[in-house]
Amino acid sequence: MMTIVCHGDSLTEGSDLNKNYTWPRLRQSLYQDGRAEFAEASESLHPQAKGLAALAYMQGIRGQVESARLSALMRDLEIPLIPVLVSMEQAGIGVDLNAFSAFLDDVSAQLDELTRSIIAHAGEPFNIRSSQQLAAILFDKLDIKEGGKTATGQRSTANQVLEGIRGRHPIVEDILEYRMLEKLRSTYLEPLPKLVDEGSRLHTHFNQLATTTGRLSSSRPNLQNIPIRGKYGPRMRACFTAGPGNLLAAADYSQIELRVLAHFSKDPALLDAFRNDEDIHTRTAALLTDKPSRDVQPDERRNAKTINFGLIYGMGPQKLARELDITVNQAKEFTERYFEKLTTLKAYYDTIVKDAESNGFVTTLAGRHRLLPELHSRNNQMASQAKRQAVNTVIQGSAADIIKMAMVAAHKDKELAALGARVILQVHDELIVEAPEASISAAGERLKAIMQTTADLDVPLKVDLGIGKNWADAH
DNA sequence: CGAAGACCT
DNA sequence: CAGCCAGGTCTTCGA
Repeated sequence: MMTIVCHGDSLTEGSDLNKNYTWPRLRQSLYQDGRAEFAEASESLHPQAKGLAALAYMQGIRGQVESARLSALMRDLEIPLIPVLVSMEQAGIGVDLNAFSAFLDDVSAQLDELTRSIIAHAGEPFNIRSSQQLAAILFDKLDIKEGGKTATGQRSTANQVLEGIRGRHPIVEDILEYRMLEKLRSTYLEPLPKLVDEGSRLHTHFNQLATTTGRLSSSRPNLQNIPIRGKYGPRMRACFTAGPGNLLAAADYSQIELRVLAHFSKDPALLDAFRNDEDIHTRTAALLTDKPSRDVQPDERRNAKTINFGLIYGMGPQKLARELDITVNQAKEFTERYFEKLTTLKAYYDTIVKDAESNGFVTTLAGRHRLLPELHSRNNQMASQAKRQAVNTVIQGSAADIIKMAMVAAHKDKELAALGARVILQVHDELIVEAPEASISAAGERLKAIMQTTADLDVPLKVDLGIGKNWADAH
């Protein structure tokens, strides 16, 4: 079920470790992320055996693990997580095939109509899915002024560009609509129903070794990128259901990354906001504008949200300027003002980078490491990117640690088991649990309690809970 | 197989 | 003067 890929190198069944993956490279990988040792173990075995096999495999390389000081992370988090993932993969999530089918019919009909309309506007048939052909139609034939270039210098036809030239020609609107519907058809509506089992359930593969930060990834099919926004997001999510007699509960960590940031940085403003359960974006806006929270305007809150979100990624003034539609200089002032108000936060950022530079790696809450050799690059752009990665990895990776701890705790929880509940999906800051109708409420509340108490931070962890027959209703 | 694009947190 | 924020998966095109 689970193909393990380690930093791009596939470990195939029966492969000789020394042949396909040299020891220095493995040690490096272990040291970096502490998750490589069950790669070999998981691969060739039935999923049920994955956990045990990983442990057995562990024995052979314990020395390496301990020398990397990663045994606790492995022993207490990653290895216990394996049977949890196996259970989630085997459980799968219910799919409403009739809803899928009706949805596909609607989308196909609209795509046919849009294709006719677009070809008519263009005056000649062409492949709408080809960005090259589309650019030729838009920018040469129809003489619309181009809106931007791709990384390789081509004239971009990306959504963001098309949004900007929306009013100039009716074809643009049709193409945006076409793109959205074509994505739904080709990625979700057509492939997914082919993958369901006899019980109409869909089983993903949770990959424990795919990311550099410690997050999981999901593939074949990816159930971590099911549409939720846009005109058809809710309808898409409503196609994912609980089994007969069951309901779903969705438990979302609220602002977990900013809470992690508050915990590590000890910034008084952030700590205070979360301890008083205030709206963090409104609070930031109030700080920036020197107003009481109740006087913050919607656009001021939106700007604060962008900056709060952006600082998890180490957003620069250019990007901020574009996001907020202000000049770069204004953005610089905005950022400066932000860090003047949150001086402890600024100091913490500097500390992460300084420690990373001297250690060569950053460390997350659970003791996961990420090596960042590019921090010492003479290339400024590379070094800057590594700095952003350092900050982001500590935050994103620690949030990943926390939800993994919650998953392990939930899996062994007697109360959830007694309620007939099982966790079936994880989407980075969200867990989906399925249980019989009569016990779903208790199961949701129990899961919520586990998620809120599994890690002890300097700020409370907040979890939003929703219950419903399908994934849309559970939000 | 890389580029472009679109979906997610 | 340009510089465009972190982590993923999947589909399609075109060489």
